[in-house]
Amino acid sequence: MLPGMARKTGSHAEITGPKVREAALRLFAQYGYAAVSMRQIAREVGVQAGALYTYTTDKQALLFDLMRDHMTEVLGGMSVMPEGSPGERLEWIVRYHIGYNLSHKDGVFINYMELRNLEPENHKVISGLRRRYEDAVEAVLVDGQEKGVFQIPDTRLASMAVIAMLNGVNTWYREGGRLSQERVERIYWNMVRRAVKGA
Amino acid sequence: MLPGMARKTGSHAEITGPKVREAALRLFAQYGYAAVSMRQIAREVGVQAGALYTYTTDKQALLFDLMRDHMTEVLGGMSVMPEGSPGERLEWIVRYHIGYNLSHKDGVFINYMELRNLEPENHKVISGLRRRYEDAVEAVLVDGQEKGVFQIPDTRLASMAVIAMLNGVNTWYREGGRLSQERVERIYWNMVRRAVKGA
DNA sequence: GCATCTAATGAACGCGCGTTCAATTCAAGC
DNA sequence: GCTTGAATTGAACGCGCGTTCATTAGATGC
Repeated sequence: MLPGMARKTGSHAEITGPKVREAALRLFAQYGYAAVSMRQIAREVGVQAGALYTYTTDKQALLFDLMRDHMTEVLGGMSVMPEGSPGERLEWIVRYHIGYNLSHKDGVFINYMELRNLEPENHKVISGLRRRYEDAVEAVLVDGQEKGVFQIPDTRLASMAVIAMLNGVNTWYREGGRLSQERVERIYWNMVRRAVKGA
Repeated sequence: MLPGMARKTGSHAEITGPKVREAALRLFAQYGYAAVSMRQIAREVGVQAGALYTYTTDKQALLFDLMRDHMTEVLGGMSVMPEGSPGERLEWIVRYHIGYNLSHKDGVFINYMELRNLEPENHKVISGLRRRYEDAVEAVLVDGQEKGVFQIPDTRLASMAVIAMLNGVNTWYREGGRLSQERVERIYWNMVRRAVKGA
């Protein structure tokens, strides 16, 4: 049976399939793909290692599926960005990016860290999706630059800088900590806004 | 013999010791600590796996030494920051950070990615060193805030944002590419400068 | 040129890896 | 209650892992 395939009847696959993905996501994020064994994932799910191969062809496919689905979801969310001025759209991106990252920490972390563990073909696919995200951010900067509301010497560099800055939030933000998510979003947006605008 | 210990005579250790570190640094950066075997490192150096244990007590110590020495060097460089206004010091940090990162890509990468592969005691040490770096950056922001030249709602968040943004340069910068290092430093400094100053 | 001593070898240890597969379990459909 | 077929088991495969250690090689100091 193919992974993720749903059946009409109440089979084990309906329950175990997602469980495998969830366990792999959590363990890969915590210990790293290379350091996690199929037996560890199986133990987490509550089955023997062999049973995992009902839901994935191999360990590499498990990683790739998690990364691809993550990027697809990220891009899907990005595509519903409301119309508006470049400034409004950039603010939306800042808040969307932070919100998504904080609510999908494991997925974000894996997509960050495990690129190098993808086989060449898979690596190309994920890099391509990531590139599309970067392009979407840059498109807003380019628009703002052309309309004269942003002053950016290099839109590509600025896109990468903004994305890197926003990704950083996952390294230090703790829920229930000193700063609420709303406040974090507001502060980051202020920094980004000033960084792309002329003084 | 202890690793890194120098001898008066021209022993093999003088040559092989650093070679082991260099090979480990390169391989850990490229494939990740967990994915690299002691035999791989040995092959790179041109010895048998057993010989590595003349220079390191075990694989974990090899990683830890690389990470600790990296952070020590980073902090050492930071400590020679010239006096000056908060703005001047922040600019110096931006340029130092970018320059160091681009000339020590492997070390930076490992310190970024391999924290989770450190045993608890080692993890504490490296986290502590990293924390000192973050504190040094924040100290400049605090100074500028107190002097009224920066407008920063939260100096801790701003420190992390700046560091994350600067770290990002390693993910896309390629020597001989579209932008020179000097130009990259200037653009980043402009973005940071505007991000911390009032509009 | 012999004694000393360290670097390096290479075999060995037990272990866990990813993956396969025949056998078994077990719910569903009739 | 029997048949069907998918889900799961559990043993097995060959392999490479980190590390140890008796042994050898080879330069150093006298």
